[in-house]
Amino acid sequence: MNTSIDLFYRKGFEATGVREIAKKAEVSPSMINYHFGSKSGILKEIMEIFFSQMEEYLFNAHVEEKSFEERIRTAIKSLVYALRKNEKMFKIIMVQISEENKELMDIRTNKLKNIIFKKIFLDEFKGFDGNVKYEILGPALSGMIFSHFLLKELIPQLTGATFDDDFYEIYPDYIADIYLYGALKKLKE
Amino acid sequence: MNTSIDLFYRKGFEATGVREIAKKAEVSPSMINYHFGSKSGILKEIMEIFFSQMEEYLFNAHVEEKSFEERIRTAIKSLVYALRKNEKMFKIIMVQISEENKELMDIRTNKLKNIIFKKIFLDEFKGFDGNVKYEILGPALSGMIFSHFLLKELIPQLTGATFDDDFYEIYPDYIADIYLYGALKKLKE
DNA sequence: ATAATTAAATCGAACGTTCGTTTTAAGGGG
DNA sequence: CCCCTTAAAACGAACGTTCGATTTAATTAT
Repeated sequence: MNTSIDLFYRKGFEATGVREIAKKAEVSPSMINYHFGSKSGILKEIMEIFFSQMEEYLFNAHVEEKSFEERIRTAIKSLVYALRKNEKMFKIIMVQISEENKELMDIRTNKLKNIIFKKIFLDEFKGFDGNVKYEILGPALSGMIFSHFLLKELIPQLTGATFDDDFYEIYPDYIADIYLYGALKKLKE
Repeated sequence: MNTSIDLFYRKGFEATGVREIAKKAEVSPSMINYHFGSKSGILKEIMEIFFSQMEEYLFNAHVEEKSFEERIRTAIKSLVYALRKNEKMFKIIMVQISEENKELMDIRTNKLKNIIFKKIFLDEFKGFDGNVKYEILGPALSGMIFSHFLLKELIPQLTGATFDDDFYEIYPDYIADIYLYGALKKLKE
């Protein structure tokens, strides 16, 4: 599994061969089909592990009884934390599942909806009026965070930033500040 | 080219075969190597077309002599417009280039830096003080927009949104509002 | 103007390789 | 005895690429 995740993350799912995984994991190629059924069986397993991990992480963030701002801040913090713990699997799942594979596509859509979007974004926005465009407000927030992990290899080369522990110490609150009060306020500080 | 872009977008670069492209484009497979040199030659060509298109679109947005807010709004508007015109190529380039292919990786990094980030994001933030975290502020904005196009197939299934002309009429300014003044202001409107 | 020559474009077949998967036979370990 | 694992071989299918031959278009020579 770990070898697969590494290779799928670096090279992509289709570009990674079963023999390559087996060799790097120091097992026989037959073992992969024995345990996972097929190559995409690995992908399916990765999805199950990822989403169960996400569910676990996000469930611990109790969001019921706080103000909107606190709920958003908590949601961002726990989402960043959870994604960081599973960033390779996240990118694989978001980017490496072909539209041809209906089964995995459906699983992904449902899990994303029920675990991440429902728990994190829909619940947060409850209690506001109807003319607010949640279909922009939600993805705008998740987009900031998602793209950070999807393009993680790229950003340092473009901006010179380094993503160490210190960075992630301030990152969630910084994102929350931007999202809640805007970049202008940040720039004038 | 168009067939390749369609297939790479839908199925991914590695999952798409040369024969498949040739068949759909109604040419012989050898023509692909004759004209593009190799399969990744198509990818290289896609990159060149995409970035020259982007350069053209973004160059028309004169950003020098306006206020910061106006510059950001113009930048968002032209970026959304340009990406929408080339959304398939954009996703292919951001997601389908393997880390193993150093040549294409380097081209992409340089072009992204010089065309998109330099022109759109670095120039906008000039004139502010040093303790502002541009490495978060920049990617936060581009992330909102990038992820919209990277996850375009996914969002409607999660939120029920439809991305038609009406949507893109309001989208850039809505994103600009969120980015500049925050979601709280939007929610209280 | 016509014939001859060259260059570019296209084709279908075939190349050798690698793919995911299955099968086989042979060992350990609880 | 039944999992788990191994190594090795084999499967058909698909892969990217190359080949010689053919057609088409443009250029030159007579």
